[in-house]
Amino acid sequence: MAKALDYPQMLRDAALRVTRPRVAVLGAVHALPHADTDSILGAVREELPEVSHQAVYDSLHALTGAGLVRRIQPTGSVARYESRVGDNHHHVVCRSCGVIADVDCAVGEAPCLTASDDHGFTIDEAEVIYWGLCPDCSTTAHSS
Amino acid sequence: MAKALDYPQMLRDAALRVTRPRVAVLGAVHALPHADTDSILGAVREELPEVSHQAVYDSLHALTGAGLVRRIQPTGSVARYESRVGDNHHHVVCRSCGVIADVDCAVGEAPCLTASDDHGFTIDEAEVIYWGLCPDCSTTAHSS
DNA sequence: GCGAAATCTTGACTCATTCCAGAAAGCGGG
DNA sequence: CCCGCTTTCTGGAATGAGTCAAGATTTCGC
Repeated sequence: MAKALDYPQMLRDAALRVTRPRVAVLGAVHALPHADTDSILGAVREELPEVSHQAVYDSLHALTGAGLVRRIQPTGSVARYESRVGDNHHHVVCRSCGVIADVDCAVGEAPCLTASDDHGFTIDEAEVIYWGLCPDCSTTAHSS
Repeated sequence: MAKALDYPQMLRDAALRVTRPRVAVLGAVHALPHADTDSILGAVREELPEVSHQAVYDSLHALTGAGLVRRIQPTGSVARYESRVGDNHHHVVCRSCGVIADVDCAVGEAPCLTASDDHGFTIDEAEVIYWGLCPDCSTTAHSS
């Protein structure tokens, strides 16, 4: 967290054009971990009131394709994006309120990357989602 | 596969009413592993041409709630259902064609259920999705 | 067979995401 | 610094999975 992130440079390094919307989207994803598209759109519009939702969707796709952000979408949820990429971490999702938290890989490296029987598939990534209740919801117990 | 599945009885055991649509839906999910809602709807209509999509959605929800079928939804895909439940297995999804295959849990029991740091969450299930290319797609290599 | 309660039919509706066409902006060359 | 080509953005309509609601049916216990 010590170094200030240079979003424009990150875009350049990824061979993407540096546009205002993209810089704002990249910043929003870094500022709002696990935010859904709508939240990102709102955050982006705080500095660029004129952006169209289409620009955000497009930027998100471009950034995802370039590996600058990661797209996650737990069952029953809309698409969410996060900025932690390439560090093999997973997520815990609360069944009740839907919050998402990061979890570093249980075994350290990339253990889950080894399936018992890969059926001939060429596996390049293992995605793990833990389901349960967050502290708040498990305390509140049965919220009506 | 030796024993004929008694769908009506399965419904009864789950404390669900036995209705024609539900039996058909349950049968369809067993017959078409990893099928999306639309495929299931089509399969169900082969024996019950009159069913509404609403009935299928409702049945699917009821069956999911009762634990008779499991709902899975890889990022970027529509909801899919499968009949293998309670045996802690995971999935491999082809990035190219989207096919899904079952994989038994790599470590045997429920290893992935242990996150390194659960952030206070009460975890009750770990869902693992392996991403890669299926045999066909990895052979075809770069399909335009 | 009867009646209460859950389930199904029909059809409208929401909402995330995508598609399109034209306008605007970014980038490399002069 | 300006030009032109190409990519990206704007604005708005379209798509499609999934949900909501009201009334007609069906299931199940008796």
